[in-house]
Amino acid sequence: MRLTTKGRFAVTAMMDLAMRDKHVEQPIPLISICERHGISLSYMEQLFSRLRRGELVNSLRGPGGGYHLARPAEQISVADIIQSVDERLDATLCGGQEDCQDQQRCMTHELWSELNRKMLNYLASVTLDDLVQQYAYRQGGVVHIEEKPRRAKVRQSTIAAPAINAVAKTRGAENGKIAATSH
Amino acid sequence: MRLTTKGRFAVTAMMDLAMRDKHVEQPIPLISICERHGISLSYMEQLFSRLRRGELVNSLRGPGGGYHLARPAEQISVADIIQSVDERLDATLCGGQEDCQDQQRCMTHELWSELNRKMLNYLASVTLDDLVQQYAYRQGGVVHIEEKPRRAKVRQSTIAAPAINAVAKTRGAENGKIAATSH
DNA sequence: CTCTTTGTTGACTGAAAAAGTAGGAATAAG
DNA sequence: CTTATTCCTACTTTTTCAGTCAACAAAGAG
Repeated sequence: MRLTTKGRFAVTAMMDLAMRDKHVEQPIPLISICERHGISLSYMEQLFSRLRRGELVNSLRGPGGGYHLARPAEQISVADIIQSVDERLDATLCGGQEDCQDQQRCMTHELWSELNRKMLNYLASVTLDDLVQQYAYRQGGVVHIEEKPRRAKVRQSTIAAPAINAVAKTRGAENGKIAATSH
Repeated sequence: MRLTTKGRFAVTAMMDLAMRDKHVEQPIPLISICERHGISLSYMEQLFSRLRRGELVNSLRGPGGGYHLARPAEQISVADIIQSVDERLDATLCGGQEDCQDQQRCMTHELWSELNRKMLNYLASVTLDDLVQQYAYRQGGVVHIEEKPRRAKVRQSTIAAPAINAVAKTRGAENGKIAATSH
């Protein structure tokens, strides 16, 4: 099983998306997610590219574009996310299921595939919505995410000061080591 | 969680040891295990060095030396083995338990530590003896491992032809890519 | 139509970890 | 003394991960 930071970032980003998707009807642009979590845009783009191919999010290009969850957060499991992003979620260590006839080598095959099954089961049992609710609960029940005003059709009264920026805005370049991304 | 080939080799080797430990009172030399599984001796030595430090095996040097299980196979879990050999069995991805106050980063902390706990639970619930029995069952109930005669105090009638060799005997060198060790 | 914002893609790079190798020292049997 | 074995540590190679870059495509704003 490869459980890398990719998976973690992806889940975190999807939680972010889920929380904001509720309150806003516009798509959420990646850059806003990156800013909030200190992850590089380029990197996030890669992850979302896979999430889109995995049909977990929908995208919309152009100004005012961004990402939406492709289905309700209750119908997206953590396993879905990790599998999209981190291709092989597989603890068997012997290349999937097949060609393990050679007994000597695969004395432990059952063990690993069973472990894999259990891990997957667990991750499949946790939905994005569960995570969001759990998080909200720990935050004292209130999670309000401030939005920066964005130009769009629905332009309300221009209140709400920019939430978090102070971070580089240039495309890709030098957002450098803001805070040692791997803490 | 790092579930690497090290872990797999270690478990396999320990199974081997467990199966033979029953029938023979002499220690089992590493080289015989390596030959049977096509793993390099040097590499195996490293693994057993850790297993010994983890107090899962006892060793005896010199001619006639080798390894024994330090306790009965029913009292050695797979988790024990993997943790000895593959130091951090940890899926949290954020360096253990501490310093995760920063909410932004650890929205998913609970998730990973719970997953970790579940994996560990499972691996701790499987003993070496379970594996051996399961394996024996699949083999049709009979697992007889032939021993090469070894010089030692207890030298019985010199029967039993060499079991599996035909494999390079030279130290470390060119056991090369016998069968692509990672299949 | 042109500019800007956003997503899409694939190739590239540096660093770190894992896998595996090598050689020598200690130890004990015979 | 010789040999079979564990023990130790340093080294090399290979693979994977994380992250960057650059060029491109779509779509809205003006």
